[in-house]
Amino acid sequence: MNQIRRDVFQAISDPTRREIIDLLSVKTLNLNNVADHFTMSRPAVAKHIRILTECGLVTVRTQGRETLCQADLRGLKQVSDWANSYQKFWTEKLDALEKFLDEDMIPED
Amino acid sequence: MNQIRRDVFQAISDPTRREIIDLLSVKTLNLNNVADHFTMSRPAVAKHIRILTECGLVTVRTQGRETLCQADLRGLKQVSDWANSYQKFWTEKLDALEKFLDEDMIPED
DNA sequence: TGTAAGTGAAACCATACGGTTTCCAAAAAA
DNA sequence: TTTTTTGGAAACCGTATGGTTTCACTTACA
Repeated sequence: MNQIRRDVFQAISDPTRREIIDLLSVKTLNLNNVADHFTMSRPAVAKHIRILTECGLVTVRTQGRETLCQADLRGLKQVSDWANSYQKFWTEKLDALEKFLDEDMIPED
Repeated sequence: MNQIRRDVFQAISDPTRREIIDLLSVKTLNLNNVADHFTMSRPAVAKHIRILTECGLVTVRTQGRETLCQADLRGLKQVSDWANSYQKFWTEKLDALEKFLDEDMIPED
């Protein structure tokens, strides 16, 4: 599993990883805790978690013999911002108005 | 390029496809118009566009000898909604509370 | 009519991806 | 001390991915 492109968009493209994100968004878990939610092997889950850590969505810290996995989903803001920049495509009815107001309405956090 | 998983998340995971999305969000273009923006070959771009059409983000219609590619980014709402469901992770206000609650929820086993 | 433009499709390629099994090491519990 | 829990690491595998080149077919135009 050599990775070259390792960004948030690629990280969330896998459904298993999105599920892991969801699990960890609720509660910090160790590796086995996470793996228990899946039918796949523990090493497979470990690899997914590693990918998530490589783009910063998950942080890991060792506590005794356990590897605690904690979500840090601030990186998803990038995804939200990107998708929202095309919001006019699903906000119907306001199309013309949206276009007109677009310059002034971009929420610059 | 046989595709099995073909959903929006996977479609937007490739930077080239996000760039194509951006191009088409501004203006409908034919295949060569799109390919002119990239250094890769036209067939490569055509494959990316096909992936985008397979998840509904781009629609294609033939006009004479041209293949017009038009963005239909309503499917990105799914991405926006998903990312926004974790919005608390980058909303500063609740940060401290979140961390506090999380610390108490670490499984001890 | 001949030729250029625009594209689809096929064959091919290297490597990334998602998964497995196996083995080993350290920490905790018996 | 022995055994169990937890997980890292390596080797391996089939397939998906992202790209290429080549060829053929329409459509438009001179």
